[in-house]
Amino acid sequence: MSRLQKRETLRQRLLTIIQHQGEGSKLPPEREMSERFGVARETLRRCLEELAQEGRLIRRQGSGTFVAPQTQPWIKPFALRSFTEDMRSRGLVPSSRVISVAEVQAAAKQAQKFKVVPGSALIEIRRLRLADGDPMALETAYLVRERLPGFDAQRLAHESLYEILEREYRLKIHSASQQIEATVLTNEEARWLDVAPFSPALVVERQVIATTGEAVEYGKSLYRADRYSFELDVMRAPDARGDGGA
Amino acid sequence: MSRLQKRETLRQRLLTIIQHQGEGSKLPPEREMSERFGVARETLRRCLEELAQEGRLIRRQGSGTFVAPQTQPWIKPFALRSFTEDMRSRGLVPSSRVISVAEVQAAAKQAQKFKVVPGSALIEIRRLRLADGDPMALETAYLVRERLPGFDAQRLAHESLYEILEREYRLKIHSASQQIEATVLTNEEARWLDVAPFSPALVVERQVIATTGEAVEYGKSLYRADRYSFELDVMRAPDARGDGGA
DNA sequence: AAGTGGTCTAGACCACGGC
DNA sequence: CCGTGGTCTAGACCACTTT
Repeated sequence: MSRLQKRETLRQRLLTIIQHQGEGSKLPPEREMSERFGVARETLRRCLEELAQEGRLIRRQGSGTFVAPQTQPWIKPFALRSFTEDMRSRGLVPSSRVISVAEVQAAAKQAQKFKVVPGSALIEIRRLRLADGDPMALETAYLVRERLPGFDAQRLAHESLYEILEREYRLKIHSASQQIEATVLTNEEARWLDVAPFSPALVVERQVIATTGEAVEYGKSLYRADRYSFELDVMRAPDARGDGGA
Repeated sequence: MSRLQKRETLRQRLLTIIQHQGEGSKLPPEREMSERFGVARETLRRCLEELAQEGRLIRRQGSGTFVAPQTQPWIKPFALRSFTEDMRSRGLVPSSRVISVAEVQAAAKQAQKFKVVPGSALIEIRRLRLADGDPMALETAYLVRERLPGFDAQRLAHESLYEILEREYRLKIHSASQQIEATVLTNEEARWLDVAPFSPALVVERQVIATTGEAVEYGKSLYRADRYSFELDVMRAPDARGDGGA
């Protein structure tokens, strides 16, 4: 009913004001706005608090309510990117070198992840991934053979796996679970990545899920610690299980 | 000291009730509780809403307010957590050992991050963070002195920084930018973490933003690679910049 | 001191769920 | 129907910031 409508319409009017006024500009006092909008101050305040929580407004006691600068505090939600997309977004030119392509049988653990019967054929692809021509990551990926008829792994030297999957196999990628660890490189890994043995590296294990719910890819990447870092913005979400045991 | 916030004491009383009653049990009606606690119904409601938001209570219009079952669905949208909250969510018992507390002057880079003038007083806190009694991370945190009058860093040995900031300083944490890297530990770092020198570690640099837009904390943590990994689920980016406008 | 947001109050009415 | 939580109100007073 128009009861719930009240805060909703109020929110829209406030958003209009926010967009209309410039960043950093001051809003009228609460008491003035509440009167102008024909609404109780508490009702207005609920809206203002909500907008502040979303990062659109900044409220300062004793000072006023201001339109938040849209520049920094705005969150760029962390998105799933392929290596190719990741490097491009960093302004680097990605390329790949296929180290090996093999057909392997799914071990129990892998079969479980892909939801196939153990022993099913998997494509194992090892690639050295370069940025601006220099080694950046060493990657091992597993795909389910039967889901990708006629797949030519050699194309991965110059094309993005996700793009091929999405464009040619109509597999729409939904999400991924990633696990990020640190490690030191073995001699062989270090050679590929052109760094000293025992150099640090980021390990990213990734399981990619299609919109169908199927596991599309399982991969493990070793990133050179001196060239790569993960950046991620996260919102505060109070699902914290902390009773101040004091 | 100023009069304690009613909501704070009220929250504690409600938490006691929640812990005392079993999961799924029903709380008394709002009107009854507000009278019993000598507080207005709206005040009580704010607390109840907060606890519901945190997942401790379930509120059903027309039916009642219930203690939430602690067995939660295992979907974990990645959220900003303090070390304390992080460890608890992993089923470990967090503790801390304060290594040093110092007052330092903000260097140019730090001053810029905190948006204060260079040379402003910062609190530097180094802590060894333990899980189930074993070293897990080595953390250095910086806070702006003038924004936290009367702050006692020693309390951090047993309390969560974020909880203190949110409860007592009314600093509502909005989000954080994190950068994750890999490194190998120096001799001193390795000693604190009780691992061999040159062991791998995850480096997490974190800048925490309040709803006011201010930088609240800047911290750098070294996590033992053999005990800690970052897990995050990410959606495939549809690349939509959705302004709530409509 | 004036002005602003922050908290709290007592009470009204609305919307939903169950009896 | 009654009891529950959900929304809204008008006003009081508090705490902080600025003048």
